[in-house]
Amino acid sequence: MSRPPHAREKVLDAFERLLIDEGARAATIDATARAAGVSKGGLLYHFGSREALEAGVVARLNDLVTADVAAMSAAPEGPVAYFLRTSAMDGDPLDRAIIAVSQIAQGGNALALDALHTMREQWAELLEPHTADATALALVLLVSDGLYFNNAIREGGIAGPVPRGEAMSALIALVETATRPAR
Amino acid sequence: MSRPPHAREKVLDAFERLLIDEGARAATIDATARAAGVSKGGLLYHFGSREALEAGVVARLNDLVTADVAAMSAAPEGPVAYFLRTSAMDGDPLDRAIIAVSQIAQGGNALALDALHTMREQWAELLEPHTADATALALVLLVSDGLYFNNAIREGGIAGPVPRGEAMSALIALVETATRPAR
DNA sequence: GTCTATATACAGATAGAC
DNA sequence: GTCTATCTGTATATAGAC
Repeated sequence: MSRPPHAREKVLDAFERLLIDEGARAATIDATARAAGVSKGGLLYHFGSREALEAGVVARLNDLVTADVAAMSAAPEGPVAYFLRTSAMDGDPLDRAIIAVSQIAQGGNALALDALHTMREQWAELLEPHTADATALALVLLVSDGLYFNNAIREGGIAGPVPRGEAMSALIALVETATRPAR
Repeated sequence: MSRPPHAREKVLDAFERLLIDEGARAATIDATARAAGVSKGGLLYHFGSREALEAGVVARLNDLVTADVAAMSAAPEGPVAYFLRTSAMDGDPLDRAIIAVSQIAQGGNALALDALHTMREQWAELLEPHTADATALALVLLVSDGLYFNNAIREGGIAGPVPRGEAMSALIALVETATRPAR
């Protein structure tokens, strides 16, 4: 991965942005090439098919998840707080990748489905010792999913009640109180 | 609305199913007509364009939301428990409509975005007196969103940790304990 | 009210020049 | 490594028969 080709990343960025901001139907190879500032032929040199393009976004997600899991393990505030806070980070590369891959998964791509599944398993495994029981763990994961879902449909001016700043800290405190292990 | 035409409903059912099970890209007019067992021309008699078809699904959601809000107000178990329990009802007409309209909204349809926004506002208004504060209300809404999100990407065998039966009752109890008003 | 046939545009993908 | 040109299939939409 030394000296990664510039165009490849530009194309993945553009594809991701189209998936997030304009939906799966708008994220065509044609539109992606235009948005990335390359020709269709140029794009297809790097990604020989739509499937390869989707696989590229999924691979990028997998890398980001690996880094995220490591960061979550090491977070001073604890995994639960870190997990919830970073679920609402609008514009964060990981969050963007998750939304993009969710769109791809809804189209039936097995790689994308599997990546999301594995990501969730890694999170659950890491959070499990920090929650009181299975119900508490489910609560934490569902709140995180809710934050993603709201991010995903926020486009066009719809402001879901995604908590920011103080409101986010209060939500984290509430969830931690409700889910913390007895000890 | 006396004696509603059969084909119209069949077409909306098929369009919804395609959006949910195969994603926005697969839900074309052609595929919808085939799935509904009518010809493309027949479909386009009832819905003159893709936009009209989308508007039909959105209108159906609006009707279901009106009925749901009424049922939630009257639920013996209380609005919060009713709200969470019905968020995970796989195959429920309302849940299906929400997922379908979310897909449409992601494509940028303003009507769909507005319908989801209004739905959320009605829920928030109804739940507000039954939650301790804004943070507690946000928690309830986010858990519900999480349940929907998991339903939406469950396809293809991915089983998110969507609680059912006993697990669902335990989750409701946990959320209610954490969010119930002081009095 | 539902059909077939067709017009027009755009999708994904390939070939080959530069 | 990136481009233009082009092939083939499919999308949306219209026209007009039944």
